[in-house]
Amino acid sequence: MAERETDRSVSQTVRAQLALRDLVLSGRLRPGERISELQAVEITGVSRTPVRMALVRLEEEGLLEAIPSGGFMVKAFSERDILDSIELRGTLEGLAARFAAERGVSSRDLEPLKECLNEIDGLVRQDPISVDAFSSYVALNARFHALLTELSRSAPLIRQIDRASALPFASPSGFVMAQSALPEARQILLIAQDHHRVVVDAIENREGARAEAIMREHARLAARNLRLALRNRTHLDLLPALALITAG
Amino acid sequence: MAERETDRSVSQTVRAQLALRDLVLSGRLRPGERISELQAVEITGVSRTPVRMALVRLEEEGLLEAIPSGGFMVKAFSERDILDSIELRGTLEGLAARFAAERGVSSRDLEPLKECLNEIDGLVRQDPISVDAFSSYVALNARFHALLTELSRSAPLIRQIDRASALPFASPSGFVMAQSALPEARQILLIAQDHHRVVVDAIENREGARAEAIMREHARLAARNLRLALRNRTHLDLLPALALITAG
DNA sequence: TGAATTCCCTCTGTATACACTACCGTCTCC
DNA sequence: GGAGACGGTAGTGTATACAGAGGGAATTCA
Repeated sequence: MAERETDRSVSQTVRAQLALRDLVLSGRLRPGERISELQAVEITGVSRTPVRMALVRLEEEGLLEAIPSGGFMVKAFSERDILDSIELRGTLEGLAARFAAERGVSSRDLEPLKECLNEIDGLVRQDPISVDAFSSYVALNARFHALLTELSRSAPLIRQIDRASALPFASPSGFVMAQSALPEARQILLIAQDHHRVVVDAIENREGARAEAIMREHARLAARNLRLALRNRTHLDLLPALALITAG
Repeated sequence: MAERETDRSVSQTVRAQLALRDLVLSGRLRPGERISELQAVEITGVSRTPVRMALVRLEEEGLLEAIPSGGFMVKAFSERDILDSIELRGTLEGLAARFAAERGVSSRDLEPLKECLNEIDGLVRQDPISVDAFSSYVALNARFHALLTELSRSAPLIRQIDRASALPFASPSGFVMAQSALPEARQILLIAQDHHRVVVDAIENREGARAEAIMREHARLAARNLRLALRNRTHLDLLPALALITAG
């Protein structure tokens, strides 16, 4: 906790939310463990009111679970839950791609996507991909997915995708860093990038079904990464959120 | 407001949430209109703390929108938003049906669904369907959809479907009552019920793609109802939530 | 010795007071 | 007459006090 005097422009509620989210994702709190308001007050340094606010938001975000008798506990996820969350995200992104394809997208709107693609191409060109390049990829990948989602021009859908991606292990970039430790790393990235190209092509040609299908399959790469990472049992420290996984 | 002394077993927060939700859905507040905390305090009779809590929850629910400078306003929806929300719900229910089909469901789990189907059959048998029968249908239909969703046995998916159905016009029963005023009423109900039968059949035979497709199409009946109701411009009072629609 | 009951303590739910910010209206000056 | 600045007024963000409920531990009785 280096920043004691954290920027006053951000509300106490947001500060508490960030601090508590980190706390949960870092795994310092066990799944199922109650997170009391007073405890949270001590940790965050803000008073109970914004802490309560933050807890409610984290519950909606899916990281916490309400205890029937009151208060909140850290939510536990099974491996199945995570795989389902990925499939869910893929389904929603597939819908977004289909909307974009069916409704038509101007070439002006497609430009930023294509720029994104080119930048990613530059990254995956190196053969052993550096860790830095992986970090850049994560950012660019997140950007690509955000842009694609917006192409649907559907506020309700964008909202739902954002919520589905809020869980770190369900987000499009959730398991990319885990790949960096895998021998198959580059291969997977190349496939992912091909998916990106295909979906843009499909949208351009107004092939809704194709755009939808490819985005669904694209999400399944994340599931594949997760399974590989879990099997190899290596570099799991790159995936702090996995502390939330329980047997199941 | 007949119930001044509303049941003490329910928290003030929930009471405020219900009261404010009613207020918004009734259309007494215009879309875009700010809903101040003090105003909400007067209306609900509880203090600011639970009111704030309720406002946050209603925002997550999708009925309110945060104002950047603070506070909340009533959210506005375009007709397109509503149609998209319906398609979205259908997509998610389709995924649930596919999960159920692919993963297999015991005949014991299917039984309550089939009971539901039989009860609905009893209702749609009458030729001019009474308004009471429509009400019963709404309840049974909601039950069927809830049971079907649970067949997916996927907590993340169930959660997401619940959220997607929270918007009244996106819920499976959102536009059923609107039908009751339409001449095509019975026909539409018969088709809907056929969808119900088909999806159960598909799940039983583990036909994932078929189960998914039929649920998507099933949701589109709601879109059709909406369009019919809007075109006929009749009995819109059966759809109070439409007060939230703005031109668009 | 085991089970049940009671008491206490901790925690949440709620109310309210205080401070600060943003917005709106008015007044003044150019 | 218009534009900018100043002041007032809501209205939210935050802190904190109080009350009530739930859970756990210890004690007592069978």
